[in-house]
Amino acid sequence: MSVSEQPFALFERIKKSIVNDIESGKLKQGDKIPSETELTRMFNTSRMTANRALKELTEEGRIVRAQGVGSFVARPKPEAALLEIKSIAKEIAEWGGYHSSEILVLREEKANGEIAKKMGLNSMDPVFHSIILHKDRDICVQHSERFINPKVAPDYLKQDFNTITPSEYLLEVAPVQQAEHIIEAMNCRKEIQKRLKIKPGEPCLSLTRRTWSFDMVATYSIIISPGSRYKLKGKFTRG
Amino acid sequence: MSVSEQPFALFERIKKSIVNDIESGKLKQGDKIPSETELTRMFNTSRMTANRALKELTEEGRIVRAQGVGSFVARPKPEAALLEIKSIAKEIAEWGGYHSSEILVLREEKANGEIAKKMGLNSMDPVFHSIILHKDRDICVQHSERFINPKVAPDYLKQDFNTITPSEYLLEVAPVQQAEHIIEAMNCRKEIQKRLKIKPGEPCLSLTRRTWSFDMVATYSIIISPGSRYKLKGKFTRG
DNA sequence: CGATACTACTTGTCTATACAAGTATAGATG
DNA sequence: CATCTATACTTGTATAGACAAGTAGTATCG
Repeated sequence: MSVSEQPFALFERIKKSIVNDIESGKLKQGDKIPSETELTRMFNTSRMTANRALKELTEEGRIVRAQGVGSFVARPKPEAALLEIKSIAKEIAEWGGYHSSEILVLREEKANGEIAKKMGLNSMDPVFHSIILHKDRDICVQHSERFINPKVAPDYLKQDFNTITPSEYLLEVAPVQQAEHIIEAMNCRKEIQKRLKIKPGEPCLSLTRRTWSFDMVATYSIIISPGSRYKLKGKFTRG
Repeated sequence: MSVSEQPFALFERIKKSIVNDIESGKLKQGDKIPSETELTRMFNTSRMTANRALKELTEEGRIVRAQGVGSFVARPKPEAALLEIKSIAKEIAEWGGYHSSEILVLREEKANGEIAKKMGLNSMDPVFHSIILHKDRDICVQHSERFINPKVAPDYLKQDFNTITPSEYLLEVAPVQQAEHIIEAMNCRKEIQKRLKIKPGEPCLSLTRRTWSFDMVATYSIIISPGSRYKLKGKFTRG
């Protein structure tokens, strides 16, 4: 018999068999896949098991199914070429493979009309503001600045950022519902140039993250030292 | 009876009921969820249906399950704060909300020792090389440069890039298995400065994408005009 | 010829049951 | 007291059957 004796569940073996046929070229894009009842006969199993195999392949984006018609090999959509950036802040914190130490530079509650307006607040309302410098072996590599809506995290300034990072704290008190990232190349402010020891004119990478939580906005902006590339690695979901 | 008469499948109603309990605070992080057999009684259904509801909630990251123990409300992991960048090339092509026109600047087959080595080729082997300029209303906003391993796409240079974009063509002939993105702020080469009409010293954003397909490498590098921010929008998967 | 009805086939959902495998706890045993 | 054991409970997988709903093609009727 060709049915191998692998130590896998049956539905896994059915999945693997179909994926093999796709990757070896036996089944091409748009080709019809054996129906559940056919698989039932081929693998001497029940329809529910064949159904599970095909359902999971659908979730993985390898096949598409149509009630009353059949199952077909999916075309590799551009959407399938999807990169997952897991926790950008974490990736940056682990820049260079080292856990960098942090220095709290500033922690204040202050009214700032322009920022407040961007957060949907009254221009006289105070906003929490923090700046943290990230060091990697005595060299400052990042400058992260946060503007927090006090309504999102009223106790933000009271936290001890030696025991909990701002990211972790904010994630705990305010579930992020939506986010927007802006990546930008820029010549940064003199104040930051000084802190990061950047020569004037050297291009910096800026990453701004705006998050929404219950209609409230927080912004998180990182300046990364020039020369330090920001590398994102990702596997594709269709792995 | 409290069981509502929504026009949904039963397993969907079970899922919704549990999600409601989590979001209303009735069930908190770490709390135990009714077991499959309990749900069987609560919803007057079979265990397979309850199992499907819990299985899908596990896939969605709302609960965690342990054989022999039970099912529990998952803690919102930082990993859940996951941004999906769909088809970076497409996002960039739609920069500013306009579909930009493309101009083919260069298309050649040439040996380039350094590049070839990075692709795992012999330094004398030829490499395909193409440069495309992206215009948006008469202003050049992007400069994209590709180095393609001829083994990946032997007919790459023969394509008519007016009818199919390089990205689309390559996706068709070579399924991408893994990718790496490097984002960098830089002062670009004079040759590119000229094409994009950038003043010397203006910081540019460079995005390099290396993809692997069957052990073979392709690189794709974009230079984006300064001032044009590269905005990524994404919804969180747990939304 | 054109419209309709029927049939065969597909996927989607659901039931009732079964056994395997992992865990926790109470109780018996040393 | 410590340790082993039986048991009850959990999830994971699998089976055999059922009906619903959607599709495509065929046969039939006007």
